Amino acid sequence: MNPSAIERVMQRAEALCRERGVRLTQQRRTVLQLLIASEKPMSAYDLLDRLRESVKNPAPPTVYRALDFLMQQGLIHKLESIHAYVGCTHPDHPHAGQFLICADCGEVEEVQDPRITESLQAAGQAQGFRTHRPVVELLGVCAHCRHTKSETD
Amino acid sequence: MNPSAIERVMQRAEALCRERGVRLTQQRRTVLQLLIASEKPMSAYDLLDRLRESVKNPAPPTVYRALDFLMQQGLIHKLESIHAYVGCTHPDHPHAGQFLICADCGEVEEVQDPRITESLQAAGQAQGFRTHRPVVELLGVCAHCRHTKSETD
DNA sequence: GTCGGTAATGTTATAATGTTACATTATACA
DNA sequence: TGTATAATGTAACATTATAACATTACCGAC
Repeated sequence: MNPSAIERVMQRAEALCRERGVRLTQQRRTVLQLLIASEKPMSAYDLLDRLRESVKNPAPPTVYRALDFLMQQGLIHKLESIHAYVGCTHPDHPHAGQFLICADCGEVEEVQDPRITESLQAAGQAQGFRTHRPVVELLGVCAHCRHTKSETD
Repeated sequence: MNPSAIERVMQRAEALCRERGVRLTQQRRTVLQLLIASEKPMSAYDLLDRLRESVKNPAPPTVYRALDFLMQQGLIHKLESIHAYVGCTHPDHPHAGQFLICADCGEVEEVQDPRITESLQAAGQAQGFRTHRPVVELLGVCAHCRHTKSETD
């Protein structure tokens, strides 16, 4: 993501936290910015390494606490299947993302397909199940990688 | 699952492996049976503990190898969001399950909703994405737990 | 402004999950 | 029986995540 786009997302996050009366502290801001700026998802320990640049001696709880906060605020998402985190680019309304995760290049596309959302909801309701958090992650190969490596279909 | 149902699933697994020319060895069988018999998903280390009953000194690779094999054969599924595994009760045709995971009682319901499958497929295709493994896990509260604890809606 | 409560962070240790690498044993089958 | 391959044994280690408790920062009441 280009610098101005990063800046825009960060300012949106600032505004959202202000509205909600929660504190986007320096550490939380740093973690968020690292995730927003990253082309690819980052693991907690990737983030921990990068935090060393700005924090004196960060320990795992530091980053996990920031991640928990950011997830609660809907500013990032966790990718369960690869133990990594991505920034959310449209955090205005709370939502559970649906993710296309490329095993080849590692990039992740977040989509929000109403048909998926509705079918999940219907399936849960049919069982009397109350969903708190849907996890939808498609592991595969993205269009770009399929073409560059001439994978047929 | 009751003993005769377990036995039926085990025999189906035996038959499938025979047809495919792969070996359902004693360890693999034991791991599969533990998962089939369990009401709830089990972690790799849960299984490791239970393996001590029948194997002399099992180490992590023992159980992870068995799990890998069983997943390849479609006899079990991994639940990414809770780091646990469940037996598949209808392994005849290969399929990626969709799971309703109760955070309260820990039980898991596997469903196979064509609408979900189709909508995921469509979403992937729209992006030119080739899905190898869809992960669909709904974390929430099952009907039974909602009622016993009188959670409204 | 300071007191006192809550939120946030620091720090150390450890738990839980998963893998690598290489040695050994079992199985299939020519 | 000999040989190739599959499966297992074994030790060490890598990665991901949490617990527990001490300390510091913030914020509103007074």
